[in-house]
Amino acid sequence: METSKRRRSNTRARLLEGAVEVFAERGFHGASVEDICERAGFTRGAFYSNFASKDELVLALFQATTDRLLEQIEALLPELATQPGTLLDAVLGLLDETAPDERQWHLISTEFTLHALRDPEAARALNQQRAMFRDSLTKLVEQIVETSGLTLSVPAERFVRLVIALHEGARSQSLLEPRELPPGELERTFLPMVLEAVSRPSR
Amino acid sequence: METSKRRRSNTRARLLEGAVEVFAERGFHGASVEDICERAGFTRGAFYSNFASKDELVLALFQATTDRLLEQIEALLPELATQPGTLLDAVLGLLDETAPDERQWHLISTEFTLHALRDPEAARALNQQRAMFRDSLTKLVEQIVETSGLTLSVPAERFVRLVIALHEGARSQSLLEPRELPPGELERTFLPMVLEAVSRPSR
DNA sequence: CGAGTAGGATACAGTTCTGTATTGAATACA
DNA sequence: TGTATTCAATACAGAACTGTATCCTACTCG
Repeated sequence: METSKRRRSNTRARLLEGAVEVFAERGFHGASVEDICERAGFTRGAFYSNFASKDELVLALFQATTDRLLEQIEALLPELATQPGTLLDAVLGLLDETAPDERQWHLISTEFTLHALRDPEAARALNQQRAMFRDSLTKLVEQIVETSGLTLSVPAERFVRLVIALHEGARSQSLLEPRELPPGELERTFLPMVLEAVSRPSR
Repeated sequence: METSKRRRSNTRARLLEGAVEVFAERGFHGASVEDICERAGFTRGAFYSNFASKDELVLALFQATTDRLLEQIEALLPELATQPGTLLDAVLGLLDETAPDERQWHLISTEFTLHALRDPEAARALNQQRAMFRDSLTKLVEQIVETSGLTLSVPAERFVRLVIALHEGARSQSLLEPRELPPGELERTFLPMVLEAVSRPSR
């Protein structure tokens, strides 16, 4: 009875992994249930025994991703906050380390964003995740700024939104034209200027 | 014989319009040929008499959009370059005026970007379009900068890439959470700082 | 005004996908 | 050891979609 639960959750996990790959290759709509099962080494029997529909799998996948992301952040935050590096290293480090496979992550998350822009339900879920992520980053920024005896002339949250927007826009460009724009270049070129402009020594 | 050509190109146009709407609503993959025809007020007969497949329509749609974009830019550039406003007003003005329906444009162009990230052929087409757009913006920036007797400490092209990346990233956030982040706020908050940081009076 | 043609509608065949119902095999448990 | 249960495979029915072939209608042009 114990192995059976483990078995079940194992096939769920494999199906989710397979779904990530296939979604990245063909998109949510373009990926058939059969594609996903084949990739995971099962037939549709396994799928429908674990999920009611592809939509439900998408939801489960998003939830699993969110959970994993939260874990990662909680593991990373303490060391990033206390380590010697600069604020930007910490922030960009968190952004990068939570997205190990840049390309696949970008594809999946863009796909889900698009989905959310069409479906209010998905939008709520996504916005919650993004808010959580942003809050973590904001806390990190506030902490480091304070530690280094500075004050920001804009809310830390706005600064974090800027970093995220720039990071996502730049990543899109880098993935489309890796030769023209190496990953991280825009961020490393311009963010220091912004940071310089918004931070003053706190009196 | 003249009306027949006009008729043909008219139904093509209506099919393309319909496709834009349906693609925005359901995505490239999610939109069936029938959906598109229905939206345009035709049946599939009309479709296959004008396009060989949905892929070909996507291509034609992209091409038509590119052409229209080019026209718009050529119409807008002269006045933006000579008008009194600031550099940022001009740049952001061009970005906005070429995308009248923010939401629909964002959906379609994200959809096509995603498509390009998976298909090298589409990537080439998209990169050409983006390069053309970027070049126009770069020229505009260089011209205005020079007119106002300034010099940039980074290549204008890099600055334009920054603006585009930020604009796209910010738009995504604004569309997801219109209440939290009004459109244009990030750009108006941070771009002036960057511009201040990279521009010096030219000796 | 009448034959020819072009554009679009309709009918049809083939494929792919989804979801359910049934079956088979492995494990749990008495 | 035998029975029950659970999970995944297989078989099947139905829906949706695509693409082609044919038909109909409205112009065109002699």
